[in-house]
Amino acid sequence: MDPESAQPPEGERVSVAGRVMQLRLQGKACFAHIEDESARMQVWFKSDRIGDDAYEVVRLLDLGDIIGVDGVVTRTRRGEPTVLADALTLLVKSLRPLPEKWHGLQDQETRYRKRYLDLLSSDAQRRHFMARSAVVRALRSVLDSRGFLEVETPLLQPIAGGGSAVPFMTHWNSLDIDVFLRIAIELHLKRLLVGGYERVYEIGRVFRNEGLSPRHNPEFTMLEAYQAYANLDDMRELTETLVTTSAMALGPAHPEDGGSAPCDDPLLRRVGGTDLHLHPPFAVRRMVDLVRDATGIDAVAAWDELHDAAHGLGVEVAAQLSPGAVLLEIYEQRVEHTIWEPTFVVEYPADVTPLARRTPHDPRFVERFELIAAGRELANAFSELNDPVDQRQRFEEQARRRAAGDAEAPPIDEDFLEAIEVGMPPAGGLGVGVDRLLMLLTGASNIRDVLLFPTMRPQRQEPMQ
RNA sequence: GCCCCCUUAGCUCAUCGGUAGAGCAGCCGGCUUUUAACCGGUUGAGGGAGGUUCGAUUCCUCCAGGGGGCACCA
Repeated sequence: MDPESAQPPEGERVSVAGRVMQLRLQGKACFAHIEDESARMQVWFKSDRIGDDAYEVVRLLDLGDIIGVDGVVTRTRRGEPTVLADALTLLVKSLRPLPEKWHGLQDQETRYRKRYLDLLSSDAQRRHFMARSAVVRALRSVLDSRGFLEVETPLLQPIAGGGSAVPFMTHWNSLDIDVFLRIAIELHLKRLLVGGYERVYEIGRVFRNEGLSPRHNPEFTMLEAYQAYANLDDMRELTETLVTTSAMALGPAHPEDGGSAPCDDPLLRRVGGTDLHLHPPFAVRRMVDLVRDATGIDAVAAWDELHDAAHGLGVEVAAQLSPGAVLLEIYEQRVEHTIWEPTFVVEYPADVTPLARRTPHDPRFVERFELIAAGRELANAFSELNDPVDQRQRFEEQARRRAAGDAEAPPIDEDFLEAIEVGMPPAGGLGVGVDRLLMLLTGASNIRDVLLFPTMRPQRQEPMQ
């Protein structure tokens, strides 16, 4: 049923198909509402019109059956456009009952595990996931229009690098070796920069062997984009455009999401009932300034006393942490969650960012920003490190942490080092957690509400009744 | 991994230390303009395993799944 043809003029012969959502059998006549992706339509079976044999089939219809109906458009006494049936085709029989027709499917677990039931019983849910698709399309359109090349790179990798996380491991039987599911896209996209592509991106799944939480799914969708010769200002502008274009693609927030007032501005989102303004330009703040404002600690001056400073704030940090890691810890515990309106936090400690260029004025910091909004990280970007000597040293530092028992520290990726030894142009790189972006834009508090099929613990297999 | 909460029929909800109740769906019957159609009848249940008790769905313990929070991250 096409929306335009959903209400054709009376008397017209039509052929419609859809799932039976309501049945009102009343002796020798029967009304039903059938539904497809676009619309709901009433059909009307009369035994004297359709014939006794066909009407016997009507009697046997169940909610959930998918039927085709040939008939003429008419209007009922109440004026509802209705297809008065001349013929019925049972396209498929539903063997299982539909969720309760009035309340719909309420049980959250069933909604996650059996999304098809959630979707078929809820118009709103179908629209919700179409919105996700629209946002991903918007991200692609921004990048495509700027000449970025969309590429696909390996998910199965001998070394899972490009981030700090425990990878999923699997086994390649014919070679009898263990391989890992990627935890980031980064290192392959940079190899493509070496290869001469100047703007590349990938939107794809990455996998991290971590626990489940309302904000974590073991597999999630990451956007990574790399632009040769771009600096951090370029990446900030790109990030802003990606976020605002996504919001526009989504359309205005719904009034029932809370907030100050109903509003048709798609850049005004609502998160947990509070307004969030996504109007560019977003604020830019240095991490050390944010930490100084919040705690009085001047991290640059007190670099070697940061452990004591953290202790004085009641921020617990492991004794072996580097000063930069302590600064990051203070920032994350005291500042990050307090940032509501979108803010680019710039200049991260070098020792927690092994793949970024150091700032020219202070080698303890790197050219990196994270976009924070509603207290959460939305995007992460840096000027990519293209000095192979520095890169090797940083990998070696990671490897030492790994040897010391840090399962999230990646091993040295010699193949990647060899690539950038050929020469990688200076470049800006950006990563966006697409599911998190969706959560922010739609106000979802659980990541499972933006994933069609969220990862669930397996249930014991129950026999079919 | 830790803490708190939840789990009653296919679905949506009640009740309760003493034979577990309803609506929808299902089944049987009636009804040729219904709209959560209606009317009559009817099938079906307390996540699993232990314990306390004369008696447990209810109280306790453990297990499983889910929700929320913490931790980690995106």
